[in-house]
Amino acid sequence: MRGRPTTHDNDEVILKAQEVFWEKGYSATSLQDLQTATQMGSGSLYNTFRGGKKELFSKALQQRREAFLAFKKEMKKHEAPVELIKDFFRSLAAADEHTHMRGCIVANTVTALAFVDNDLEAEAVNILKDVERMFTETIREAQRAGTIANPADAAVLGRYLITCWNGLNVTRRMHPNKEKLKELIDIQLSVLT
Amino acid sequence: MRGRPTTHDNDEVILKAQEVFWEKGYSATSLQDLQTATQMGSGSLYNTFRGGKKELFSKALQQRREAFLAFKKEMKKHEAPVELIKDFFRSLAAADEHTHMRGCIVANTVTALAFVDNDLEAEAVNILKDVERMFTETIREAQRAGTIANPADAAVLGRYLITCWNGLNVTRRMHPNKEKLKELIDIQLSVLT
DNA sequence: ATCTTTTTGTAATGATCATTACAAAAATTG
DNA sequence: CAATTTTTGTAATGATCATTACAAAAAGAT
Repeated sequence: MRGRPTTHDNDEVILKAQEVFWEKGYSATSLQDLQTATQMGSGSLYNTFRGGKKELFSKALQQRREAFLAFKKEMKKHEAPVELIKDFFRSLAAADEHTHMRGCIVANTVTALAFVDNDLEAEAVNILKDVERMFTETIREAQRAGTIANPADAAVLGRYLITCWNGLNVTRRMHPNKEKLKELIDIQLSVLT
Repeated sequence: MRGRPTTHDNDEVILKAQEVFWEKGYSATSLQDLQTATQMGSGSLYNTFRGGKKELFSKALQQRREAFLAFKKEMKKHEAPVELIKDFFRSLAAADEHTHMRGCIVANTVTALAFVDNDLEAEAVNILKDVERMFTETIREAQRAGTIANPADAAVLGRYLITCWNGLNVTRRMHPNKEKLKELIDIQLSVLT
């Protein structure tokens, strides 16, 4: 290796930064917050992430994108992917309060940055569109297989599902309550039957 | 009247501030932004709103609450309130791009301020709960009248509707497109039939 | 006409903002 | 071991942040 060895793992730093961004959002997170969370001084921070705060946020967002890609890959192995999606929604109800309150960092970003930072907002929109596409394709396949009775256009049902997700991420903050969320999700998923 | 006359109308100032807050959110909006939007100097601004930025934001939020109360009052006169609610959702699809992109200032606030300002987040949650309550009561009445076939608990269907609203306010930013949104909303409303 | 009251405009306030400068530290290479 | 390279820690940087201080302005009240 060449030069002084690094004391921080890049991915861990991104995850620590992601935590703060997830809770406080891009605008309300200061570089001080990030230094505290990552235990990194501004010297290292800017040496590692030349783009500063914005690059770090982008990396935190892309980390979520990769987490989603991993989930998608895992799903493709499964024989009944629609069931995995339904389980994903249903398991959301069981999350703890803090998880409910922070919602989805991608949806948070779409909501907060449209008139603040176009690039980051567009990145977030693209991730949600990826998820929507996965919903759509999975539904289309399930319709062929007869697992889903609803004959509506798969693209519309996919859009419906991503909208369920987006809605849940607000409503779960109004009602961080397992029973209420369970009933709600069951009604949402009843559209697919 | 006593003292120097005021040159700014309070409600107009709140509406101007609301515009900025709606687009940029609480954290990303500076007092400079507010002064520019309201054409008010910091002297007047702090003389009128002792609580500063936070009080102004709260007033902007409460303005939306009053707009909702006015809608609710108007709705009670109507003979088929459920149809008004459905029309409200359907008409959302026809909005212009800017309206889509800014979403709902109340939902925006719930999303952005949970870990930044508890008071303001709680205010926003209360407004959304008011709307949910109106949905629930209207549905309960429609179920009695037989206008709504779905026999599910009205409280769950009301929660479902506010979640549709919350979801639409993210999805409309992904797809600010009349046709796509129309199809989506029709699917969402199909649950009520 | 003077006094009182309130609003307004401007200029400061100190804090915090994101970012940069730079030298010391710590490793590899020659 | 000296030279090179990269990371780190600290101290600045200048900008912008929300808020306050205060005097001039503009009205009614006495």
